[in-house]
Amino acid sequence: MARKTSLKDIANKVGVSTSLVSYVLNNKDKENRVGKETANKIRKAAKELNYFPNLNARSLKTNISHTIGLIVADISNPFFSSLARTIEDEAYARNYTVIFGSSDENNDKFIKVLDFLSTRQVDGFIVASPEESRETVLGIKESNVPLVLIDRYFSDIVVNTVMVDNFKASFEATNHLLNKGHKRIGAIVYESTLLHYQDRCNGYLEAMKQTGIVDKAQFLSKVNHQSMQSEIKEAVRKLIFEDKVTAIYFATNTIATEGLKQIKNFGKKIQDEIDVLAFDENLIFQFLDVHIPFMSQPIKKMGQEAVRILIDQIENKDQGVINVLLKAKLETN
Amino acid sequence: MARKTSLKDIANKVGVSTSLVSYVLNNKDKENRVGKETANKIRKAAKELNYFPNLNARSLKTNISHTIGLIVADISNPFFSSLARTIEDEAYARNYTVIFGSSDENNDKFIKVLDFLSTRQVDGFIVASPEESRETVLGIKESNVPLVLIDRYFSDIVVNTVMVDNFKASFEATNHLLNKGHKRIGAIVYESTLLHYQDRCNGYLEAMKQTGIVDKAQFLSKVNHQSMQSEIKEAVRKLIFEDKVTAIYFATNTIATEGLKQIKNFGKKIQDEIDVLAFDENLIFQFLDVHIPFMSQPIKKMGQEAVRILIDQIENKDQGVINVLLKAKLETN
DNA sequence: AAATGTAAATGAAACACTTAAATATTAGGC
DNA sequence: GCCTAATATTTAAGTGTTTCATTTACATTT
Repeated sequence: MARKTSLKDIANKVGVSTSLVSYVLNNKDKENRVGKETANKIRKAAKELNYFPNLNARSLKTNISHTIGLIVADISNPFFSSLARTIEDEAYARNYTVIFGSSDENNDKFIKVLDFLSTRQVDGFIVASPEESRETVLGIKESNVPLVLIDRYFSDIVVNTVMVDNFKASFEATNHLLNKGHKRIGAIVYESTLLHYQDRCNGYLEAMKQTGIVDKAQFLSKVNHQSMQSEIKEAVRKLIFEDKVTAIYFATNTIATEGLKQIKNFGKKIQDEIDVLAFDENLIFQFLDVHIPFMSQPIKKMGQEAVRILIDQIENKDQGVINVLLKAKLETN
Repeated sequence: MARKTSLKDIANKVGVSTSLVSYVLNNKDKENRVGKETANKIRKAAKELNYFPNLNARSLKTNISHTIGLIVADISNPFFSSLARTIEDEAYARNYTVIFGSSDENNDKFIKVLDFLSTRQVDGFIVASPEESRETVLGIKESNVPLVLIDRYFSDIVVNTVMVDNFKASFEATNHLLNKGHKRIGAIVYESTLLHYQDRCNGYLEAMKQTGIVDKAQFLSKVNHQSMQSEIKEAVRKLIFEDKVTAIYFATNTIATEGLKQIKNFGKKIQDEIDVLAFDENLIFQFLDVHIPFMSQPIKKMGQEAVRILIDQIENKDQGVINVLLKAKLETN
């Protein structure tokens, strides 16, 4: 692999010192009153030799790597890969690269990825923190590396966050079903210590409570992520045949997919017999004969805000903690 | 942001030179006969000071960044995000990080991303090259940076590739339909200069030709990526109502999604009235009352092979060009 | 006691770049 | 011609690591 051209090569070719070359190629030739002639010669030589700066060397000196670390649960999950895409676009536009890692919703793996990326001298992290990661996140915070939590948060850790108002979204979702006249509304959520999932749960409960129709916990099924398929099947069965609900609220994308499948399996007509509402869009909806209403997350906005906050923080340290709370929007078609 | 501990800090604390610290922490203490005592003290101090090596500095010296650049069409596309995930896992296991970028199927953007990542001193590239990128790929090749093309290739560029045998897959897919007794089989493929898409097209044509039943081009519809939706609608209409096909082969994931939707829209029963076969799996299949057979791509294997070849090449330059051709597998359930 | 051998540790240069401070080169005014 | 001021360029130090060449300290052999 032929050695890349360095500042020195250009300096040699033009017959000046590397400093001049550095000034010119960083467009600081005016402030440092580099001769116009020389500047032109340098630019020309740089082009001829096909020069690309070595960011490692620069970063070593300046302590800025222009790289941000993105850690999500699983980059192959559509929600996170969409998020990754908007983060990529936004970061590139600001001249930052993105290195990513997946935590698999597991704190040990999370720590491993974190160390891995730290070693790469990332300037900051955008993180969807996994279960059981409270201490780890606290650790990042204390290390003073710029950090933005995205999608997930901890109520007792004061740190930048970009979130959707999950409580409100669920509250509105449930109310939408109530307004349609449903009284027995079931919900299926994840059993989880992650607050954003709990918020979705509570939004539903609060809406139900306000109606006063029903004992608040009765129609709520919590399912385990690991054994999702079987548990959702059971949950749907119970809601339909024992609780006799007329509508079900699915608190996540994956739950919705599986839940809808099960409603069909049990021979019930979606919407006609069992009305539904889902959190998050899903390709699958296109395939049903009915329109599935859902709470749409502003993924693009989330990514953009996260990058904006992070880079602002990286570049001028004095911002203070920012918490962005975005609204999910009910899409009924 | 507190300065990270460096070799020097450890050296100072223990009272030795940085060289020793470097030897010990790189586990080269035996070859360089560092005293056992000292080695222990160094390791202890490193732990206490929470030392992480600065890979930028190392990379500056060694010219190895332990970073690979991944460029795909769009990281938010499920096929590519799955690929990214297996590449991430494999790279991490080998102690490499992954930086990614999306080309949006556009050569100019591709070049931009490439330059961006070059500047970051990546050790090599894994690339799903976009349309019109022949010259660009040739350029990478000539720069002698290790490179593996994945999913796409150029017949006249000799370079490492990891591919699925698209021709064979399509050939088998079509034959499967023929063996079921279908004589009038339509196909919908992308209009594209990308060879892997053309291979899928040709596999279908070859199978049809061998039957001798039919003029080879008659039931083939090429659709444009940009205006996919409307063109697929028209293609499905024509195949069903004019060509009176009894089966359709969808050459990609996205085409299948849209195609199946249209078959339903036209009031035809999938499988009973119009038999189908798709390239690539699709979440949507779970939602139809029938099982959709499809050609399954070995995504995990692809990612693993690509990383293996790339890193082997990075680490000992003398491998020669490797072309891996993997088989897609017919899944009929 | 001097010479030799070996184990253990150090020093210094190099990697590519940035940047403040120092120095060199000009032009213009007297 | 000399001085000053403006303009142009270089020097040098520093960033964290690696690695080769060298030095030191000490034990063993003659």
